[in-house]
Amino acid sequence: MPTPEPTRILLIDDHRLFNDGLKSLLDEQIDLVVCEQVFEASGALPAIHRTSPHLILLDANLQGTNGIDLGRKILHDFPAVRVLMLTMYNQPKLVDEARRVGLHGYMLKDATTDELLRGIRAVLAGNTVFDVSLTNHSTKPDDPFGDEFARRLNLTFREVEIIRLIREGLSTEQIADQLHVAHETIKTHRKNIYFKLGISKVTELIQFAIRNGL
Amino acid sequence: MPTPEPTRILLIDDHRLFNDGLKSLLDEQIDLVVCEQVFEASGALPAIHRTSPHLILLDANLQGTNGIDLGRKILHDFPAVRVLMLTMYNQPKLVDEARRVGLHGYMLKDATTDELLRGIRAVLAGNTVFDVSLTNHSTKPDDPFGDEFARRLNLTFREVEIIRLIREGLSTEQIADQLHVAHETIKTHRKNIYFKLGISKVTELIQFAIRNGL
DNA sequence: TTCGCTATCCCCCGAAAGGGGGATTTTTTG
DNA sequence: CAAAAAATCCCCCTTTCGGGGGATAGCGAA
Repeated sequence: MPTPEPTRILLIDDHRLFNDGLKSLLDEQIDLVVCEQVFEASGALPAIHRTSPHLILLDANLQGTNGIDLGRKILHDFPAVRVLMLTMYNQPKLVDEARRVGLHGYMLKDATTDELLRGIRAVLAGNTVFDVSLTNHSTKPDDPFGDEFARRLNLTFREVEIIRLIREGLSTEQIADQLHVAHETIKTHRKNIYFKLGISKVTELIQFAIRNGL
Repeated sequence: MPTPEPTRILLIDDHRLFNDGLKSLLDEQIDLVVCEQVFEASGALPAIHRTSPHLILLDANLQGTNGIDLGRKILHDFPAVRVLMLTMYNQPKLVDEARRVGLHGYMLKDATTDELLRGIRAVLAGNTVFDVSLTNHSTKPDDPFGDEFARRLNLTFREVEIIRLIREGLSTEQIADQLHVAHETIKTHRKNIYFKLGISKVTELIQFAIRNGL
């Protein structure tokens, strides 16, 4: 009886600690696995050539480039490899893009280890894993504040609502228009939001909102 | 000669993978360390009672509660323990809160392992570590713009440079200052950038920059 | 019922952004 | 070399931000 071939997995993530943690998890939890690691985007393609992995776990936020572009390149050059994208942030836009370029899955890094293992096994088995809980994660009506950070930073519902609109690129005037209130009201909300977040510019607000998946 | 006492460190983080990765790092890199882990906020205080750690590495985003509140409680109950807060997010507000409740440090999780180790050693040595680099985080001039979108959109090197600075939250004036040119020059660049990207507001620029990993 | 929080609205002011014209000087490149 | 591209600078103007004062009504908890 021939020795069964080990499953080869390549981790691409410049967050070294996460990368290491993930490797130990896979080494422990998956039978017959060979786990390679790459800590910068530039090393990805050479590493794939060298190890010809079955599965690639790809971080979405890489320095110098981003997971989507790299993922597309990988799939173009190595159509047989399966690619599961991992990220800290819950961004519907990113999920869509990942789907669009043909990646095989998208999971949040703060999923439980069980969820991660299930997802990894599923993608290895040929399925795609786009966790549905991603989209209705922060838009479900039973959780009006979306996420904990809202409560932690004492943001009110109205304020979160306005943060979302500012993030969409709307001006104070446009927001006032859309919510049918005076623009002075929105100005007040803005001031309060900035105070609570400890910021002073739209640019900072956008960054905050995007990083928190708003 | 008596056996020297090992350094006891407690990790509190419900992001299991990060927690594990951090543990392996510490086990490898710090001499005579005993590393305990807790994966949920509720287990924190019992674990401290049990292990009486010298240092606690505390995640800022815990389910059910948050790092600030838990940190305050820990310091109240165990005044001798040192607490270093770790988080994914660079939020001035959080840093201030951490300082205010008396935590001994605040670092970003995506710091390099070296930075983390330095910070951990410093806090163990009795210093406080509130990384000043938090603000000027990604202002390194060394990485060239090897990005496709730049070429795709016919962005010049200077323009990409300025996009990065705008994304960092700098104003036209500040950018002009930093690059040693007139602010009118930066205004012109802004106009050209907006034209090339087909946008008309900073908010859109930030979104573009973040999505493209700038 | 009083206190605190939320949401609403108002005024003033200076600074910055956005948009429209220009122009000149380097640098690159065919 | 000559043309094209990139980078620099200047004037005009209106709108929007950001920050500083306020105020009022509603509502729920202490």
